[in-house]
Amino acid sequence: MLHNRLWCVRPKQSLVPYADVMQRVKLTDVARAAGVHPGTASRALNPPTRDQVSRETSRRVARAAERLGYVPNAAARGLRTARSYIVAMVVPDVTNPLFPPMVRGAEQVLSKAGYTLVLTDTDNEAATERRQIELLRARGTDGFIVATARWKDPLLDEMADARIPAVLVNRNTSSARLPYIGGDERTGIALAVDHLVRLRHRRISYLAGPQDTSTGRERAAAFHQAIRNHGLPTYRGQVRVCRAYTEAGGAVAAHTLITSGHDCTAIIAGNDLIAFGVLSELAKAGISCPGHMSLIGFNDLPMVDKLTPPLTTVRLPLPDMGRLAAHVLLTEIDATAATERVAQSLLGVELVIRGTTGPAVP
Amino acid sequence: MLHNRLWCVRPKQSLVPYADVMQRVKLTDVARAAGVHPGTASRALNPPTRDQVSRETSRRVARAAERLGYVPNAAARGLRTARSYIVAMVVPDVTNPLFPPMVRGAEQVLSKAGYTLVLTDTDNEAATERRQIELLRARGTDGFIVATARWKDPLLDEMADARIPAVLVNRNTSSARLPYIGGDERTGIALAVDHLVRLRHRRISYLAGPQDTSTGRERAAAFHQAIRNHGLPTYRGQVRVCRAYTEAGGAVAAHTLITSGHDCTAIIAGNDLIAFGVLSELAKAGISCPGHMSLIGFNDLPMVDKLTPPLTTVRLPLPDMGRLAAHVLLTEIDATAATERVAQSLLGVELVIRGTTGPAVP
DNA sequence: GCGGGCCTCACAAACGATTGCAACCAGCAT
DNA sequence: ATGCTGGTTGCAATCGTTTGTGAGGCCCGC
Repeated sequence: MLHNRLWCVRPKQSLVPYADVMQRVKLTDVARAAGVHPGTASRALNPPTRDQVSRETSRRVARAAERLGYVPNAAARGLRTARSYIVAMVVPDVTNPLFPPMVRGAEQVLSKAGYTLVLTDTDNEAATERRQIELLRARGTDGFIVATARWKDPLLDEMADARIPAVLVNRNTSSARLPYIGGDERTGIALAVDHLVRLRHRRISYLAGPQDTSTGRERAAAFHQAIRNHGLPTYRGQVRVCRAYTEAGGAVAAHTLITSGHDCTAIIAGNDLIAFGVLSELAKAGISCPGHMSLIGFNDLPMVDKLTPPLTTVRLPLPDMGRLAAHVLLTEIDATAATERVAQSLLGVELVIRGTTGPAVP
Repeated sequence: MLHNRLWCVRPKQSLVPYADVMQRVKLTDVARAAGVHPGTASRALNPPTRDQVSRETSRRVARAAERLGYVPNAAARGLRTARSYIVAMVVPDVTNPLFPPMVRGAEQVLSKAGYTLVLTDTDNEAATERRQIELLRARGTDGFIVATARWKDPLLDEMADARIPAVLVNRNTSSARLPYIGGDERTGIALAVDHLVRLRHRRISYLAGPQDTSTGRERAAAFHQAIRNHGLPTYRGQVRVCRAYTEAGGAVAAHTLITSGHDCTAIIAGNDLIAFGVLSELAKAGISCPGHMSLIGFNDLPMVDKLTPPLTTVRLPLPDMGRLAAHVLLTEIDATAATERVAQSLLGVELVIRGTTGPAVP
């Protein structure tokens, strides 16, 4: 690690000794201040048991707690209740701008519910993912929001077997044994195709994401269906699968598409990163966009509106997805065996029409 | 550093069924299986106390623990030791692409050390920040990595007073009572000015970030110094302070700069978002970039290389900053009163020359 | 042969909250 | 007046781990 230490200074001495600060006010202190027994104070402070104490006592305890700045000790409570009030969110890569909005949404509702969100980055590796989840499980994590699902994912099946509270977000698995929150991808693709058809495009190609993710499969299937619905022509090489959801992956697929005597007038990309690859290859090949080729992405990453031309793309309600995933997880955590469960929720998407789509050239 | 195995998992099954988890094997079980007292088992399992028991016993206990799939209860341990092995990272907005790389870097070293990282988003509000930190502190969080520091920040002073382990990253405070990890911003600005000078620019304006952050102040000061060092002209309105580190903030500052009879040939922006605002205002005013105006940003956000023209900007070593912050925090957590401390570490930056800078027009 | 000093290990007291149980009190019906 | 009921509150056990203290065995030197 390169770092030039320009100057080193000792921090100033602080006056308050560590021990004094460490000594936090505990339930006993509150109880003493309110003139009641700790047990009573506990009941007064916890909503579910609050009605077991008189309104008067409850108010007195609450006031004492407030005045003393009482904060319950999470470890002690967790020890007694076997609950950690921690949930973990598992993402393949925090650096991918797709995930932060979901994280943010989830964190909002979780922290409001008294839970703490821990974030783990699996670096896109199944092994890391397994290790992290086992670690967090050992820590007593109450539940998981998983954004790393693969289409065939043994780890998630194990979690379902083990009855570990978990919800999937953005990516689903084939087994569908865990609740799933996602965008309505079929509609998203349909909107994209509709828009192109309205612009008089008829030969439309699709650059799919990897087929080991639900998004890759679902969007590709939706594309096929939309093409059929519109009675558009199908042709050899119309759909190509990219190696990864990356610019590079999109670039090689776009390259083969362009060089293989294509005669399509529009391309839909499996996501925005793939679309970036397409744009660079189009530029290399001297094909103007949207003049000679229209392009639609998926996800509406931040800043794709700042490209020239700005990217037309499908927007997912990412914060809502995160929020809903958190809600579902919370009900999952509190679930009794009798609880009815929602298996899947698809949230509405939106086509953001910008500069990469234009009328088909005849 | 974590000495215990928090993460022992059953050898055969990868994930323990929920029912089994509920009645998890505890230290008592291990002790009974090994024919020793729980206290002894505890000592045998924890490296720091391992040498208080005979090698033979230690081996027997370890084997029993392995066989039974013993996983220590984090809550119980935390209750007794007042350590949670959790550290929190506080960011103003996860959605801002500046932070995820730091988070990622920090998480790498923390998880390697047996710590769990929890992320909190303060939504850029001081009140939220305080609430979150107090909450997490109550949870027993061992330390904080704070990326939300303001130039005057009473909360951070209180934390320093309270001797709560914490390190600042990216933004510093005036009091400098906590260790700080950042980029070498002065050099960054100097590199930017050098580059413009080499392109024969002499009248260079600076659009500063808000002066209630260290980055806003530091970069502005560095700009003044660089201008002086090169003997460049100073003039009225050369430096303008933006309302916020946002595109909108940059736009209004750029607008007043442009309309106020400027005659500079280059602009340095306090960060990339401000630079975006400048670009849009330049376009509006019909001033070509880099033809008639050169522009340099700061931070090298992802995708600024995809703009047309791609943005010349200063790159901070964000993952390294996160990693180093985590390291420093860990030593801070384990610090005894006698430990010598590094107060500040500035990491090397880099000027990424792209398309928004060109030779000055005479 | 005995006392003193290891090396091991067992015992039990914490840590701070929750919760089943029992006691208490007031009010009311008998 | 007595007994019962229902609403409040106190008591004490409990969660699973760590750790200070002391007991017992062993070896060694005198």
